[in-house]
Amino acid sequence: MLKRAIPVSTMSVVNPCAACPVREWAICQALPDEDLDVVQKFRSRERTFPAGTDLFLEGESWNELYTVLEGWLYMYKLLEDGRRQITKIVLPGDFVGFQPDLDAPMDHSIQTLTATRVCVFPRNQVLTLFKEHPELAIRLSTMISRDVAMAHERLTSVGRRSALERVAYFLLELFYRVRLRHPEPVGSTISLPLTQEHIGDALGLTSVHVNRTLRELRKQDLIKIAKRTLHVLDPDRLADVAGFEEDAFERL
Amino acid sequence: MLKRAIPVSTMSVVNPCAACPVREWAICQALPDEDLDVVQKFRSRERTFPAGTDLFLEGESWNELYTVLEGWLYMYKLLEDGRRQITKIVLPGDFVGFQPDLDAPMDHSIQTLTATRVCVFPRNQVLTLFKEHPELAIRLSTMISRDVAMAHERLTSVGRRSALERVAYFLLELFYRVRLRHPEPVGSTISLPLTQEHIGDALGLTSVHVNRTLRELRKQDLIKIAKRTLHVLDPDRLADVAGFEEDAFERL
DNA sequence: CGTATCATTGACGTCGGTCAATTCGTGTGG
DNA sequence: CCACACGAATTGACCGACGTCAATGATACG
Repeated sequence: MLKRAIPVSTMSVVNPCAACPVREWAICQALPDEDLDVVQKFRSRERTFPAGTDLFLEGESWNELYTVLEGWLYMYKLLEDGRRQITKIVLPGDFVGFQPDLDAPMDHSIQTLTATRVCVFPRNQVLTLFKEHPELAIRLSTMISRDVAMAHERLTSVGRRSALERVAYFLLELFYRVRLRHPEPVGSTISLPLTQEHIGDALGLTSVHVNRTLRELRKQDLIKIAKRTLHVLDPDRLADVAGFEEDAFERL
Repeated sequence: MLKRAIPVSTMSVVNPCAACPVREWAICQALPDEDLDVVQKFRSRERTFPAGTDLFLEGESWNELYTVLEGWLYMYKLLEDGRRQITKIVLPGDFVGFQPDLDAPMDHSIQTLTATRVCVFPRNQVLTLFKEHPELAIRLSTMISRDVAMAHERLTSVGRRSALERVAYFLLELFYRVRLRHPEPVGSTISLPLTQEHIGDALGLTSVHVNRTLRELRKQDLIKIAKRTLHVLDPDRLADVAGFEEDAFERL
């Protein structure tokens, strides 16, 4: 994970789309090189945020959409009394801010876990863009339906799996999602900029119980965690604990 | 709910799209009357299923997509040991079978709760259709992103709400979803073709605990259930119990 | 170095699960 | 119309996975 010296909340570097670091996993994957100017003209600018910043909050009106270029974020919802549910871990290439009614207030919040750089799309013209470039609309459908699949998978974990299975599944899913974005295999280690409280809020557990569960996974020599880094010692056995179907990570 | 005399598993009534009973809530809402023939030519036929039938199972390859014309269904996932998570209650107008990789085996199963009639789309040409009619692709994105919103809402329930809140929220959500499909308000009663076990499997509870929870809601004079019918006696107080934000049902 | 955040651990409590018996309801066949 | 059957609903007694509360360590950062 690249460290950014002084994350400024607004910045206007114009990075040509041709050099986009996440093109392959983002919406723009749908465009052939020669059409790339379509998005290049459409996107308004880039923006950076320090770790721990909300891009937007549930209930706010917002007029931008983002493709994440760099950094980790999470999507979440709060109940009135402060209980929090993390609904998605957002990684580079992901498209955030889209929701059924683009004119309605946001139905969720998004916060950065690390310093983050995003590519900004103006919200009020995006449907026109999709209408003129159906490949993009189809690509969007595919990406959103991946969100559905992931949400349903998570729902299955939270609804029907034990804490041990849940945590194992969660770590493995992240492990594979991160690896998919790294052409050359990076060994069995990934950066994991989440606190145990984040993990708990994603899985419907308390941070205390997440801690005990991680201890158990550690005791079984399945993982090692140190300095915000996850080391998966035995992916296969971890998958067994998780009840992870081999091919499930295909669709991350 | 209309009762069908002898539900035959395959039937080929051709019902012109102009008379489609769910057009307003379905994909085809995106098409103006004059373009309706686009889908009319594309859809292959109709099909009916008796209650308790699986349209398809997770892991199977499948070559159809469906718009539900009539009936209730549920989308679900099974763990190896039989634990079940119901991920979505499917109502008329919903589009089912779409997933990130259309050529991959299904990543979920779907079963009917009542006798069901669906409109069949050939799977292998659907992307072409969307490409030629971007309005449809955009409409699809909107519908799928509504699925995301619902899944995230459910996830929040299962992860962070008590059994009482969960059940209250679930019933209220169904109540509003069903009402949205009935132009003239049908009073405070809707049909509810779910067993308590279904409800439990949707909410990460056991049927026994669902029963106790329903008893409590009944005791508080919030609902009444009889003969597969849900009567919401006090929507406002039920919403309080659920922690239901007024505007939440807007996006169902 | 001081302070804040996160991780870790123990003691104890509770919400929801498990097991099992009984009742209810609806549909069936005689 | 009644007896029966089968799935679903209901209830009670008991249990256990995970939550709560609170104290102690470990890290990181200015």
